[in-house]
Amino acid sequence: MEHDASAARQRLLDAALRLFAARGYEGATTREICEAAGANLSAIRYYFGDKAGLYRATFCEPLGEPTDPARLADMASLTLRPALVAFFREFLLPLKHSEAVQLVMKLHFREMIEPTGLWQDEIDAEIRPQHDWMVARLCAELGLDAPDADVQRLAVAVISMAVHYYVGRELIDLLAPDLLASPNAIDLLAERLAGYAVSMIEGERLRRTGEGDAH
Amino acid sequence: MEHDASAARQRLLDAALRLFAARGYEGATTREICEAAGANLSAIRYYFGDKAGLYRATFCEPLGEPTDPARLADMASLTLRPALVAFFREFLLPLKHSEAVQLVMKLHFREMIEPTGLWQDEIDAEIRPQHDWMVARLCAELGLDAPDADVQRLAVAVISMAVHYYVGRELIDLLAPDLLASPNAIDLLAERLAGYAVSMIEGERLRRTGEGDAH
DNA sequence: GCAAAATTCAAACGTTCGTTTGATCGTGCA
DNA sequence: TGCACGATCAAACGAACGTTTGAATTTTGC
Repeated sequence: MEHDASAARQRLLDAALRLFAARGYEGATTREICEAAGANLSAIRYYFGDKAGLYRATFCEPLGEPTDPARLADMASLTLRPALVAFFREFLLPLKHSEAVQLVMKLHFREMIEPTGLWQDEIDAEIRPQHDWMVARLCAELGLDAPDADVQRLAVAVISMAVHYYVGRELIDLLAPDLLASPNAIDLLAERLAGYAVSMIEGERLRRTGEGDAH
Repeated sequence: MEHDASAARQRLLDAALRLFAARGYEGATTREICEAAGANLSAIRYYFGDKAGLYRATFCEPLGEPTDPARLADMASLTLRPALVAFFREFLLPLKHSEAVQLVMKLHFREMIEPTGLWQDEIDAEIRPQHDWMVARLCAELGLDAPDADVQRLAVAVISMAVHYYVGRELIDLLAPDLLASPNAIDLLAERLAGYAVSMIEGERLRRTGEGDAH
């Protein structure tokens, strides 16, 4: 039966995403998921083999593209501020999307604290390229041939400002609920983060030249 | 029997801290904890009532002082950069301490993603005071009577740089292992983060005056 | 040295979990 | 109509979990 693409399968994926994100892999029970999906217990075995298969599908399926590497390449041709605005827009984009994508992101950050094995793939496919891009860009901006510890610190600091809006989303909604209230607010946030990054980079450039003089 | 303060109780706390941090509250089993502690299953009931009681003790006990509020008050008398250096030093201090404190911090950040109820207390006792202090300091620095969204964004950005070294510690050890390698490295990190923050604040001041001119 | 309390122990209890089973229903095709 | 297959269903299985029990063992106070 493929004419309907099996509605139950999709309902299972939706319910599983919601519950895995809310309670974690261990915390979400198969009975709970099936009940939320209006499906029978055996449906998990039928469509996904077992709970782990359902989790894997939930984790991987809703993600269309793994942060198109071309996007990062495109940013290379921009000057610093527009490149950073584009970077942060790209990074924060899922926050504007449907609830489902936010839940997938939450699943991904869950992997940071409780790795199920998919975390390593995530690092290789998404995080390291982004980090490397940022490091390379900072080296170019600061006129360095190779990254040193200060560049690494700066890269981590710049990216961490954006990461925080995923990891600490609930906290931010509590402390400053306006910051992610609308797509416009998220665009503005990307602009501000880019501004912060520009300031940090400029400050680092000054620190380096000043230090060069001092020594 | 209080002369020994019961070695088994302490061994349980140590093992529980390690396992709760590694596998989460649900993931760590009482049998596993007792085996690691060299204690009998019933020891949990005997000393802590049940698993939740053990978790609560593990969560709260190793923390001596809840970020002494006096420390925050002290920073008020400092100029911007020294105040920020002091803030980040205070914030990153646990990273220099023993492994146990790091594990407690990991437990605390676990609460962010998987709240067990202690998370709300954590917000009230630790996080909100720090956030409010930072917002107030930024308002003073920017000459504002009341915080607006831009100040909130800036405060979140400044604090997030430091938070990231807890939440994403494993990732940082992978991408840039030097940054947390020694107590000296952590002191240097606090200085650099303070420098970043100063740059961001200065940039924000310029943006605000420029924006005021433009309108 | 002895009774009482503190602590430890092996064994089992009841529950919940993920999984499996075998039957049943509905639809498409000969 | 009858068969085959996709899909669903109620019911149960075995394992692992947190918890409880009641007795054994060790330590304390006198």
